[in-house]
Amino acid sequence: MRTVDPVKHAAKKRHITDTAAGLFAEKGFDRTTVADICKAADISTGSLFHYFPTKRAIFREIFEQDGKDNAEILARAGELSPWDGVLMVIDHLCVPALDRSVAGLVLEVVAQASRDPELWELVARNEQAVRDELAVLLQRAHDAGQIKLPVSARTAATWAQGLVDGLYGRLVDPDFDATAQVSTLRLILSRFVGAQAP
Amino acid sequence: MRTVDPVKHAAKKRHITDTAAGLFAEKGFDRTTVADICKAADISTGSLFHYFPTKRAIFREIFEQDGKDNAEILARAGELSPWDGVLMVIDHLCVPALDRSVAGLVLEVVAQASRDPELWELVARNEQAVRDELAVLLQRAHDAGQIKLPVSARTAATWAQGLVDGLYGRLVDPDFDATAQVSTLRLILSRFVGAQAP
DNA sequence: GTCTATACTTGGATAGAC
DNA sequence: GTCTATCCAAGTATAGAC
Repeated sequence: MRTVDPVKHAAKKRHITDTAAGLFAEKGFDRTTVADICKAADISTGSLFHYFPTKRAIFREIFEQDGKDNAEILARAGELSPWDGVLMVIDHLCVPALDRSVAGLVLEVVAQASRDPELWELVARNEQAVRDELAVLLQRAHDAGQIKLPVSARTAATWAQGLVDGLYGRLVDPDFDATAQVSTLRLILSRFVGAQAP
Repeated sequence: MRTVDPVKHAAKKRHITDTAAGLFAEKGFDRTTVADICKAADISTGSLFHYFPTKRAIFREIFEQDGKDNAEILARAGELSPWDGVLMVIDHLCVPALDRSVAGLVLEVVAQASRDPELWELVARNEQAVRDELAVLLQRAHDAGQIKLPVSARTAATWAQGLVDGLYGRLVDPDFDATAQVSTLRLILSRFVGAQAP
C-alpha cells in the first residue's frame, strides 16, 4: 500500500509551477528567488525541494505542459480545410499574447533557452512540431489552389511563426493592442502566401 | 592642468563595454559576473568600478551607442525616394542579425528592458524614432503611388518592425540562414504594403 | 588610477527534527 | 511530507595600499 497520493502530489506540483510562472513572468527567471516562490506559494524551501530538484526544473515543467496543449491543437487543425487549418493554428499561437502576464514568460523562455540545453531541446521540439504541421497544411492549401506560395512551404511556415514572434516582440510597447493586431497579422500572412483577402 | 586624459578614459570605457557585450551575448546579463568581465578585459574589479557605478550601467552604455548609430541612418534614409528609404532602414535593422554573436545580445536586451525602467526608456525612445521615421516614409510612398497601404502608416510601420523581430526570433534555430531570409522579409513587407515585387 | 584583499549580502540547496 | 535552521558559494561593491 502506497503512502503517497499521486493525485495530491501532482496537484501540489501544479500549485508550485502556477505560482512560479506568475513570478517568472513578472520579474524574470534569474531575479525570482526560491524564497520568493515559497513565500507566494505559502510553503517552505524544504518542501519545495521535495517536489523539484532545482529551480530550473520548475521553469522547465511549465513549458512541458505547454507542449502537450499544442499537440492537441495541431491534431485538430488537420481535420479542417488546409488554409482554415493554418489560420486556426496561427490564432492558437496568438492566444497567449492576449494575456499580458503570459507575454513576459514568453520573452523569458526565449532568453533562457539559448543557454539551457535541456530547456532548449524542449522548446525546439515544440516549435518544430508546429512548423512541420504548418508546412504540411500550407503545401496542401497550395496544391488545392487556396493559396499560391512564393517560396517553399517550409520557408513560409517558418515566417508564419516569425510573424507570431513579431507580435510578441511588439507587446513590450504598452500602447500596442494585441487583440486588434491579430487581424493585421492574418492580413500580412494572407497577402504573403497569395490567399484571398480575409 | 587636468590629470585625466579624456581620450584614454573613453577608450578604456569602450574596451570594457566591448568586452562585456561579448559576454552578455554569450551568457546573458544575470549570469555574467563582474569578475568575468574583469578577467576578460584584464583589469581588476576596483578599476572597473572606477569607470562604471554598477554592472547595469555597463549594459546600458552598450545600447546608448547603438541609438546614436541609428539616428544617423534615419537621417540618410530621408534623402532617398520614400520606398527605397523604407527598404534601407529595414536592411539596416537586419544587419545585427547577420552576426550570430550579436543576436544573443538583442534577445537579452528585450528580456531585461521590461524590468529596468532606465534601460526600457532608452530602448523605447530608439524604437519610437525608427517607427516614426518609417511611418513618415511609408505615408510618403503611399501618397506618391509607390505603394498602397491597407492599414494606417503607423500600423504598417509597427509591423515592419515586427517582421524584423520575427527575423531575430528565428535566429535561435541553428538551421536558420539569416542572410537568405532577409530577402524573404522584404518580399513579405512588399506584398503587405502593395509594392511592386522586388 | 590601478591594484589586492575583503566586507557584506543574497541565494540555492541541505540536514535533521517533528 | 513539511518545517526551521543553516551551510556554503557567488556576487557586488568598497577600503586602502601603492
